[in-house]
Amino acid sequence: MELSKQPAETLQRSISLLGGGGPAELAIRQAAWVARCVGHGDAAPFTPDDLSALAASLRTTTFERGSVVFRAGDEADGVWIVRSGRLELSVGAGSKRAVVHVIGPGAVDGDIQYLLGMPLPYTAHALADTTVLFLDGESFEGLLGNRLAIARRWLTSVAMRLAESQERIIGMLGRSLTEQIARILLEEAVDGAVPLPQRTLAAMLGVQRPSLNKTLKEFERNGLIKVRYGAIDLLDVDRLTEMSG
Amino acid sequence: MELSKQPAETLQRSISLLGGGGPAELAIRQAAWVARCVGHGDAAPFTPDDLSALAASLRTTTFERGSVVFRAGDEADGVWIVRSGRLELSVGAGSKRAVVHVIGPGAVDGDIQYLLGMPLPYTAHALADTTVLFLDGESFEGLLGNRLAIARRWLTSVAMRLAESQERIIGMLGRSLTEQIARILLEEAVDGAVPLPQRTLAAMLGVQRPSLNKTLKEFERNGLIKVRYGAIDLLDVDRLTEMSG
DNA sequence: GGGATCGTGTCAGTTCGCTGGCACGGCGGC
DNA sequence: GCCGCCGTGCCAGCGAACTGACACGATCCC
Repeated sequence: MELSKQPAETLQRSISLLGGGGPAELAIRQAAWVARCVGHGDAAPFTPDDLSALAASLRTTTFERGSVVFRAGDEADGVWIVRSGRLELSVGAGSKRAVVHVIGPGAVDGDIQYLLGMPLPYTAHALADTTVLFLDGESFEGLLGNRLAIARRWLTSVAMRLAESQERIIGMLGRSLTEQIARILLEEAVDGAVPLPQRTLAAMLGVQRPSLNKTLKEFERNGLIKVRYGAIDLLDVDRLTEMSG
Repeated sequence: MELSKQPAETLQRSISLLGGGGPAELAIRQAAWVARCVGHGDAAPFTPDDLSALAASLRTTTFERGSVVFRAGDEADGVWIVRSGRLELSVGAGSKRAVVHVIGPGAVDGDIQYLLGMPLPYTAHALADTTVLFLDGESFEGLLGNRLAIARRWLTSVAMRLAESQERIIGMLGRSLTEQIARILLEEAVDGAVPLPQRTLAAMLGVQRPSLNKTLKEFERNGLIKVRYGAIDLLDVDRLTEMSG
């Protein structure tokens, strides 16, 4: 299902149709985009030199909707950065399937497992046609080991993910299903709508779909949301926030 | 309840009763201990220079059992490292209390919130008399910004915590209470026993104590564990592992 | 336009955990 | 040695979520 795996130059050529500028400039633009995604720059701004080192190592890959980017148990051999589209990170299958996370543009993954030398704990499915930047392990290690700004910023990036993960644990412990559902709707909303089927939402909370559906219909009766095919519109964010505890 | 907050030299003097060697050497020994706790050294060994920079900034504080190290909502003004004892990180109170984590010697906390400039999301209670090393924010920032090895190792440390946190989420989603209990007993065991009251264990899983107690007694009837006052002995680790899914 | 696929809506029976309350027994302080 | 505190053990009634199944509607591919 993998459509292409090629040097960044190829992508840059296709981007150049939109943006203008030469390939080299566009490689830098790509790297600058990644730089904006990794941490924030208050503490450690990237130098142009950092950026070109990063640009030289990024490779672009495209995945069709439904295809697998990596599988649970695979060795992590580098870092993935979602450029466009969405990936579902999940464990198990059938009624035991649990969705750990749904990540979109700007999200970074695989670095943790690479750094720790552990296999990937979940499988990544593309929920839509998705473009992914890949930074191979050796280059990653080289950037971290030689460039302080990059190591410093990457630390912030991982810290943000840890804070988010802890917040999710706090949000799950001892909460009623209703509270958890209100919370996840707010978290997963993009432009006022949650573009996920109920089955996926249920798997993110570790509950069965009928339980989720029951609460969603109740929310809908109260005018909080509108349930559509494969998506949910949020109509009253304030009251949802209030309900999420 | 805070008993003392003083330069590291004071602690070193008390350590010297046990270990021998001058104060300066002992400050280094303290820092070396921290270095072993933060990440592991495969990728970035600490230089003696790194160690003395770290040693110069560590301050020792002691907390009595039951006292509060920091409260939810406090600004994180540095990094805590548990030297001995145990801290319970929890949110809420009464029947809504949720225990996010119980941390022991070698654990690092507060750095995430410091780096991200966010308030601490949980309160830390000392479960036993506890000694904590404190690294103030400015020194921490200075170490990260100037010393690549420290930034690199700290990245590994945070990565380990993120991997652990994700594993916990995976272990909670869609698992039966029995599986979750088997899992948490294995995770929290120290020397074949879990030194926590059932109330705390229940708060770590976000369930009520009677629900936990029922399953524990069932485990005990099957010879998996022995329930004691304020602690649980693990008798059959293999079968518990099997039950944890 | 027709069929396959996927997602939603719903149900009845069952299991499971919660509520809150009380009795008992270690453990520590006085 | 006594008392108070804290932790454990347990129960009955209730409510909530699970199981697994089925009907229907939307969407997509041919």
